[in-house]
Amino acid sequence: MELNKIKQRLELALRPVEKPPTLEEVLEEVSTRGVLRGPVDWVFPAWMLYVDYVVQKIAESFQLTEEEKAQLLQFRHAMRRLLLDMWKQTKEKLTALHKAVVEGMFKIERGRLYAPGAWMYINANTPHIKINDISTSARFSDVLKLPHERLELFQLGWRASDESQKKRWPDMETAQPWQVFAWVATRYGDVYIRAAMVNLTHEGVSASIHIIARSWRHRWSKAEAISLVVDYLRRGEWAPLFTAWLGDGNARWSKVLRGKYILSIAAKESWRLGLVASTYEALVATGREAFVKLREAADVYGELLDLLKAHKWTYIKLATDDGLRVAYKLMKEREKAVLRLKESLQRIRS
DNA sequence: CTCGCCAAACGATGGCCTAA
DNA sequence: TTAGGCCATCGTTTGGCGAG
Repeated sequence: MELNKIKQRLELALRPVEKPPTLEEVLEEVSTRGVLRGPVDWVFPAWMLYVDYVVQKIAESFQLTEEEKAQLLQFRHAMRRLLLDMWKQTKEKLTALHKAVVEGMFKIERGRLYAPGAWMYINANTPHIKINDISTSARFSDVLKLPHERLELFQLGWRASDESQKKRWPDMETAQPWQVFAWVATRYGDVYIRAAMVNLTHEGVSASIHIIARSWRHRWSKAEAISLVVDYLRRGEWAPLFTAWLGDGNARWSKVLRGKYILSIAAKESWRLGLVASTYEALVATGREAFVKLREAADVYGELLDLLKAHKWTYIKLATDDGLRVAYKLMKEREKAVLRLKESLQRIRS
């Protein structure tokens, strides 16, 4: 990436925030994009706000013992600590990088920009920095309390999609806060959490964290998991597909809003799933009925996803609920109108 | 306005390294 | 041997655009 653009992104990342994030804004982002993006001083408070909100909601909505509630609060504390440290390190590194770029005190070598005190990747599509030495251990309670055979179906779906096969334990890295909770709810127990990296996207930074579930062992390889998901689906069991879709599913808002029902998941292994929709998508099913099946398969998991405001879950609900779809359309139109208003105001001012 | 395509943008995958 | 950290690449997603 050219230097000017890198400078621009650093400025975007470091720009001052007029007002701290509100819960409404944060939930809006999570339920439409899934990822939190913006200036450094917005993104990290936003993450923390989200974590606080979710932990409180879980404590209210699920039947938990006092011990489990205490455990949740400890989890929140650990996440908060991690995010604070990550915030600090990100700010320091990006500030050092920006200063160096402005003053011309840097060198570019092997796709990296080196500054006194920090360096960043600039060769990759998205420039990013690595976060070092920030990790924590915690416990996450079994909030879903599903019978083991049901839980395992959900685990299988995650394994077939986003869950990595890198270690002996199940793990995942994500920049989407809702995924942290959605995944860890199926891999409860001891978790090791690590601050991974910060991307400089064109809309500000996004922060990803890495979680390892230490109370579980891998049971399936990627390929096994995928073919098992398909086997279950053929036998009419949609639960594994549900979490597989949460991981790799394609959320195409515009299509659902127009009344098109296409259930597709990422195509890395599309041939395993039979029908191929395009180079990148495997068509799993079409029609409103398929989304209804997914929604039903969610069961108590759906309650968690509701409070997480997971964007992919919103998508499933949109697809199955005509009233909701109409409301969503109206909301989007209102947003556009507000946006237009803001733009013209800005024109008048300048 | 709708559809389908395309490429930039994004971020996940997974190998390698090292210290304990 | 394994837990944790570092690194680079490449597959997927999304928004934008042109055609119908």
